[in-house]
Amino acid sequence: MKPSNKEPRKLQLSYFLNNDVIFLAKDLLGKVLFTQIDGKITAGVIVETEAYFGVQDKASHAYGGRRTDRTEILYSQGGISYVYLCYGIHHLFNIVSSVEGEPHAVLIRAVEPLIGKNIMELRRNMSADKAAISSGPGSAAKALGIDRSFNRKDLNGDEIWVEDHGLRYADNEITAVPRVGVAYAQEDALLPWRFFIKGNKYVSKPNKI
DNA sequence: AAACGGATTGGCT
DNA sequence: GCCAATCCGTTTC
Repeated sequence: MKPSNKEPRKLQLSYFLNNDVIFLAKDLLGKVLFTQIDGKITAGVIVETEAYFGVQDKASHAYGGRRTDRTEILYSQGGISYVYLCYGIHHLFNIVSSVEGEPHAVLIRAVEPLIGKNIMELRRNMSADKAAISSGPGSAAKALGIDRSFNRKDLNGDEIWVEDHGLRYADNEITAVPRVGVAYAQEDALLPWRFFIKGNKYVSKPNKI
């Protein structure tokens, strides 16, 4: 990753309205995800994502136009969060994208600790130098203090938001591979919609090339 | 009303 | 490498 002298810029609503969730999943690599909880700010560079392509994606919770109390939020206008509990233990954080009625989302699978590392270390009870602190969707969310109370949050508020710090990656610095844990999605399980930054130690283990 | 199972993790063998 | 942990939305009886 290359440093940049650009001023950090909070991503605005228009960014999240993009209807190309594959592009967004890739473009979010290098963006910085912030949370503020009781005045404590933590942030991490997004280094791994997965795209979930709405009604036509068998791996998506909204596949086939499925609407339940849980998935309803996916149909909202982009720019809000979708957090759900997985395996009864882990909170998985997604960025809802596209326009109202199109249930696209990007799962944040790993971040590299950037700000408030000491707070993340307390939340995870391990050193920020250990990759496991924020590697994998459940760990990344926990390091940032994201739980179910973060569901349906506006991503342009003061509790959770995303900034562009000018980090840019060339195509050859990004790997695209099939998504993790979606074998049930049949042919859609093979789509290369998981993106990560090559060589970054905070990228989660499964399928690492 | 009851049973099922998951976009995972970490501890133990 | 294997497998238990642990909740609740969703499906099924």
